[in-house]
Amino acid sequence: MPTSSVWLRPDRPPRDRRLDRAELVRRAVAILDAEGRAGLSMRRVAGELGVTAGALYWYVATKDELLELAFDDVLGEVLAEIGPAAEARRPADGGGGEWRERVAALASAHRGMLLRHPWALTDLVGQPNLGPNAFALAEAGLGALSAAGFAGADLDAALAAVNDHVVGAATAEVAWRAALERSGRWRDEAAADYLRRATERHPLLARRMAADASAGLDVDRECDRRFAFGLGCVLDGLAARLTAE
Amino acid sequence: MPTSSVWLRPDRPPRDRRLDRAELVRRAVAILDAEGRAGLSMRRVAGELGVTAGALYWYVATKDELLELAFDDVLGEVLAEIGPAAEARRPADGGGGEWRERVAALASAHRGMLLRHPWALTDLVGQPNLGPNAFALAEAGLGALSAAGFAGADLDAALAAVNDHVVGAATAEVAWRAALERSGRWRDEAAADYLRRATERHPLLARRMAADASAGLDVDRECDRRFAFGLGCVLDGLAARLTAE
DNA sequence: TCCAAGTGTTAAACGTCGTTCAAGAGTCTT
DNA sequence: AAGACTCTTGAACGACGTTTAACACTTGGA
Repeated sequence: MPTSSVWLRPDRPPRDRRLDRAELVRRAVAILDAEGRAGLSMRRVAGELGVTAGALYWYVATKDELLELAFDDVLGEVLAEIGPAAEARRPADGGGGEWRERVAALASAHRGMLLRHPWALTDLVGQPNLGPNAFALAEAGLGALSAAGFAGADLDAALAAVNDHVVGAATAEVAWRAALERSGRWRDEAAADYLRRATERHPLLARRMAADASAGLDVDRECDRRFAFGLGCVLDGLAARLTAE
Repeated sequence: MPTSSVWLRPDRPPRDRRLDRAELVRRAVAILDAEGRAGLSMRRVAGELGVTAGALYWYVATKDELLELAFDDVLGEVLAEIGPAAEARRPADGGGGEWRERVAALASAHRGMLLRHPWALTDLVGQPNLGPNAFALAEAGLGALSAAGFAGADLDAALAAVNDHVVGAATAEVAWRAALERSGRWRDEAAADYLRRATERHPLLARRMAADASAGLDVDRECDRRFAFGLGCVLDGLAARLTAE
């Protein structure tokens, strides 16, 4: 059974239940948001649902399956944000130059979700994602980019380029925030030494860090700016490839 | 002590040791490469080193610290691959149009390392990375892009754009390979049903998947192609921003 | 109406994990 | 020779994912 998948074993109609998969997943997402991956245990989820850990295995074969369901669940948030808007916007413009905004909106919704649920980034790497929302999200991306004029293998590559930037930028942002928080806790003299030595060896890095510090860095703003900058680069590159054909 | 960091507690000169940090880290990387993050346990590492689990805590305060060291260790591979070449190339061309190749070489080395050590992607998200090799790698990236003509806040953003693409593309590649392997094990009729239903709802996705299947998809080739495509987009975008200033 | 089948849940247990700690063996300094 | 320091051991702790026998409860058919 572990070789199969959650997606092939639908939640059967209930009879005498106190739970169902959706409730399980909701609780798991809440815990993951609040305390990260390390905070999630079967016993904890079960406890919050007023049930023993063993009972969860009636609904889910494995903790990994629960994580898979949780991941697909938050992917659904992106669809919920972008789906209706995309429907509404499509008829307005028959595929002209609006594709940039459409793709940017999708990328931005995707990014927002990843920042709300940073644990999802780990899931992205860890295990394959074959849930229904993953498919739907891919379809939405393909729709936006094929309306732009991409087709064939370039369509895949164009979607990958946009998604890769979203995922990479979210990863970097989460990691950066964690690094800032940690290095903020370094009040040691050893820490000062370590950082001084590091910046001595790396003048460019030192200059950038000094500039950030003296400008009173606003992390949120800077992350937004970098995301927009990179996305702009990708979209420019895509546009160039469109007209070159 | 857990609030401090490995980087602030250097490996002290030995006296009566059977181990040192470097050996610990080497073993950990080997296990991670062979069996992934799930295969790494303190007892396992200790066992392979002919030692009890408790002994490891003389060298390392925590399993997370060991992972941090392992991550910085593989970051070093990128430097080893790119470092000498970058030195050799820098004097040859005083900052002209060669920056694209220099940045591309760095990105490609970075990508190669992440694909050799997929567990490093999880580390990237999980915990802050403040090791010496991370600093050195950032410096190398800043060097390549400041030679290209970027400065100030745009320098940060340009480096982020390139790195984000590398990390995002590697994440997608690892996830895609895992998904292919898993769905390849689906030989069920339920699985066929699930996939049929999914593709019925998503015509664009279905078309792409059919095209891949009929063309006898070469995954390695396709991943390389997508990476180059996306990197080309990013570099084009960067070039456009350079001349626009 | 009662019974068998099937559906949820519990409580206890298994093995593994990260981590701690008293105890000890070995080495260095004085 | 003695005391201090450096490592390693072995046992233990609590938490974890997962399994299993037992037990209630609901259901559908006889």
